[in-house]
Amino acid sequence: MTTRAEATRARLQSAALDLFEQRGYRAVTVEEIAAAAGVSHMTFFRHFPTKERVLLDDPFDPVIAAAVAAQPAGLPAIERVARGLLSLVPLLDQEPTASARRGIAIAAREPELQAGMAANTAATERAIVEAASLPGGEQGMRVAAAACLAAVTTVLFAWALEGTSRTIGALVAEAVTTVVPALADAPVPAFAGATP
Amino acid sequence: MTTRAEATRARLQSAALDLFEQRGYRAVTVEEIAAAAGVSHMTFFRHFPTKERVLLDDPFDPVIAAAVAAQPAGLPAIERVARGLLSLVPLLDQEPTASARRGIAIAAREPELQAGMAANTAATERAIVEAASLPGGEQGMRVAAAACLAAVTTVLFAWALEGTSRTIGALVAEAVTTVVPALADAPVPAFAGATP
DNA sequence: GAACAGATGTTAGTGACTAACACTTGAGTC
DNA sequence: GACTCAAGTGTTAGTCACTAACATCTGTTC
Repeated sequence: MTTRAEATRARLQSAALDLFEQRGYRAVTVEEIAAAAGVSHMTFFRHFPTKERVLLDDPFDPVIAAAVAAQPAGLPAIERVARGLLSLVPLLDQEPTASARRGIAIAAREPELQAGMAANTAATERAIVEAASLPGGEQGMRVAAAACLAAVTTVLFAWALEGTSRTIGALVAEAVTTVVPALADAPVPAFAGATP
Repeated sequence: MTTRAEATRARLQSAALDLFEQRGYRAVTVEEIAAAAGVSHMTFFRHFPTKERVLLDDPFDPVIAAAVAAQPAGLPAIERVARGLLSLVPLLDQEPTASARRGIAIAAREPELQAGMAANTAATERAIVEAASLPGGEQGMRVAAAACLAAVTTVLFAWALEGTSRTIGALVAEAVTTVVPALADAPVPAFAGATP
């Protein structure tokens, strides 16, 4: 069931993506996005708290957190996070990635939006720590999550910007094994959790 | 020699820090900072491009980049960055840290400022890649730099927020060895490069 | 068709940031 | 001391992201 609000939200997102690609993020005003979607600027801000959130909408947190939590608790934090991310690789390659790539490519070109992606990362980091950390081991898990997510973000930018034909999954795997080289040889079982 | 511009800039920074601590970053306007420093808001923007940059001023990039570049080029990227950061630990504990801690503590409490710190991190990342990467190995070095810097940023936040009595250096060492556990046992020679 | 709630519009702000232009201050020159 | 020149600063008038308060519309339910 698609409610009216969901339809408006989708129109806003689509219009924003088009306009950003045509003229750049900075040059497009919220007014223009709203007008292109046939609504007022107030309606824009009821659906997205800031201009940048129309582009950086990341519903993946719970999946990632669950994948990390599913790894053996006895491992060092960094390896646990790395293996959790690796287990998501097959799932990543199934997802529709065209619009995600458009959004990330725009973000990768604008420094202020890269800061916005960092906010996403911080949220994902919190989700991982809450889902997976052992009592007393929070700091280590937080550090490990931050490190791995930063690595993944880096390759996502490269993926969106360069004309790489490789899949997201392959690049994420490369990022993770850059951080934990030992995982390059040891295959990790795919994560069987629910899709978002 | 202290020029007039430098004095104004220092007054603005000092006034901003005081006001932010008293009433929170959001609640303080640029007008108020400028007034407290005895100048107009335009003068503020001539010294700092944005409100957040008055707080997040990070001159450490070249030192970090040099420390990483000084590590053996044959190592895996992640280990090279990690060892570079570890070599800076003694230097970190020498630096005056009081005002740095004040600034980071304010940033750690405000999500929008954490995004700003991410911008700093991105700049440091570029500096590392440019100084240290081998031809063809850029992507791996970029990923490694992002991962290690994110780990360090995480402990810096913890350091500034909690009443930890431990030194910055000790916490940075802990962050790095969380990312590369193998380095916990192998001591790394101190970096002898110039201070900023 | 009346009532009600969710969705949207209008209006009037605040505050970060920019551009253009005028003014002041200080160091060196004659 | 008046003169010059540039760096530093002020004034003014904007644009745009974002907020608050209140009015209106639209679809659903009874």
